[in-house]
Amino acid sequence: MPRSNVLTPQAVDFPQWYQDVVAKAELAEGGPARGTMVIRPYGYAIWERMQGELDARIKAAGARNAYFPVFIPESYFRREAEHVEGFSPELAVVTHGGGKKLEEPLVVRPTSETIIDSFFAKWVQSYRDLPLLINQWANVVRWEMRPRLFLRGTEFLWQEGHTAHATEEEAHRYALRILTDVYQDFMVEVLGVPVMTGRKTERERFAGAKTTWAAESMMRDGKALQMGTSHELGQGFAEAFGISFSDESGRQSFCWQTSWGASTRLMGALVMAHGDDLGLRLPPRIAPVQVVVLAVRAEDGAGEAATRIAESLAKAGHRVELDTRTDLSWGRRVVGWEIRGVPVRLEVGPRDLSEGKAVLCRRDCNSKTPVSLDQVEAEVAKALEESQEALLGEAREALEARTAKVASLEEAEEAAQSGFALLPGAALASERAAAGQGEARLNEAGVTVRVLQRPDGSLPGADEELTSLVAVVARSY
RNA sequence: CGGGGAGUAGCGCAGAUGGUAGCGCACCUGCUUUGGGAGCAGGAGGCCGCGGGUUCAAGUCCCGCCUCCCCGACCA
Repeated sequence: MPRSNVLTPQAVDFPQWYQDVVAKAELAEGGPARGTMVIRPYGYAIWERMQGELDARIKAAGARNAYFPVFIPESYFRREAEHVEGFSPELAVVTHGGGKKLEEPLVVRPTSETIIDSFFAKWVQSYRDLPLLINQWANVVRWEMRPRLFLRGTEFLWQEGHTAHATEEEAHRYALRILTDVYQDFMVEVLGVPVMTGRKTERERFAGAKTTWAAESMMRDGKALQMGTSHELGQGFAEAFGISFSDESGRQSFCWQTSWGASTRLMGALVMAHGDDLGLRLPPRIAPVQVVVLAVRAEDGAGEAATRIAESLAKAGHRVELDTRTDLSWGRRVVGWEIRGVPVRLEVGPRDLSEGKAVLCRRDCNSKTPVSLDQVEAEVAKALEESQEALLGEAREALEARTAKVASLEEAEEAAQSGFALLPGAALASERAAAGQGEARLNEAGVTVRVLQRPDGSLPGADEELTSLVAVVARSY
């Protein structure tokens, strides 16, 4: 029997491949209203693992979870000029409730700076109340005209952190701590997705922020995806909402703030950073099912052996699923697990059992190796560890191979057709003298500056001049 | 909002000049299979987007409406 293609190959049509995987792996499907999404159990299980890993890191960074309302009085939005200007095109506004027209329309939160800050103003009185570090897990609504499952939708799930600090320096350090210790660490260590961190340009900055920091990754088609952002808000919101405190000497000052978020878009990144023509490839640390044990058939002791193996692996601490659906065809079962990206598959059948073996299949490299039954536990543990590393390594190699150093806008445009371009800030700034002109030209070509970094790839200072930095240029999702 | 399409079974589609609504996948039942999306046989499933009109007769022709999708300016 030949392996049949259930998915559109990536090389044929990458966006179609993505849609196929999301559908066939039963991650999500579209809701009845445009831009809405139903996250199916398997997709949600992955999201729950992301939440758990991120939440632990957020708490390690000192923030605590809370919850604020989904409805925000419209007037709150108007208090910060740049914020309202940036968000008004994508707001959903409730004008009626209980059958009556509302006195004041309510905005369905697109982000929660305004509502949270109005409470920060009450909670913060003294320097002793600082820093105030809050996170919330919530859904947000931003009207979208061109939705794509997980990547861009009218409603999506995320976590948004909001903090208030006594000094600019402290807020700066915290924003970067979140970027590296929470986001980057999670993305690299758990998702196995290498990221390029850096500062956003003025043009790409969050509406109302002083500086926006971001982690960008490369998908398998060479396009960039913003995985998470961390903003230094300065004192703009604090002034608008009156978040002030008296310091040790009794002087009143406005707080310095940060906000940061990562969303269900990470699901899309996970799919597109690792997936191949056979479907998803999940790194073991994020996989809801790490090992699936398949009984080839129910008879000849295979069913019992599979059950026994599954139990021992579960006892060893792995997330295991036992598949004894011998009424289904073999190919269907295998392909189903493959599409779902389960890292390790153990095939238990009479043929191998008679030799005291089972077949261990790794999804990352699609290898098949017979292993002795008494070695199964050790071999599975080893395979999971290696698979995690291999996926990260493969993604790193792809990122490096498709990242080109360029010297001009033309070269950057060219290189961005297949990957990332590293363009000296000087080349970007010098273009037609006026600042931002070079970036505008890139944008016209469908290419954007993803982040600014130092030449060695490290994070630049908040005010470090463009001319001394390097722009990571790419097409993006 | 400008340009281009499409609404028929859960999904994907076909239905020349009007005449009993079909195909593939999926689903149900049975038998045979079972180490890479199995085979055979049988079966269930429809307000043909909505409203009007023409006609003996409309998925098909005419008018109106609605919705969705694709391509161009912002965003996690």
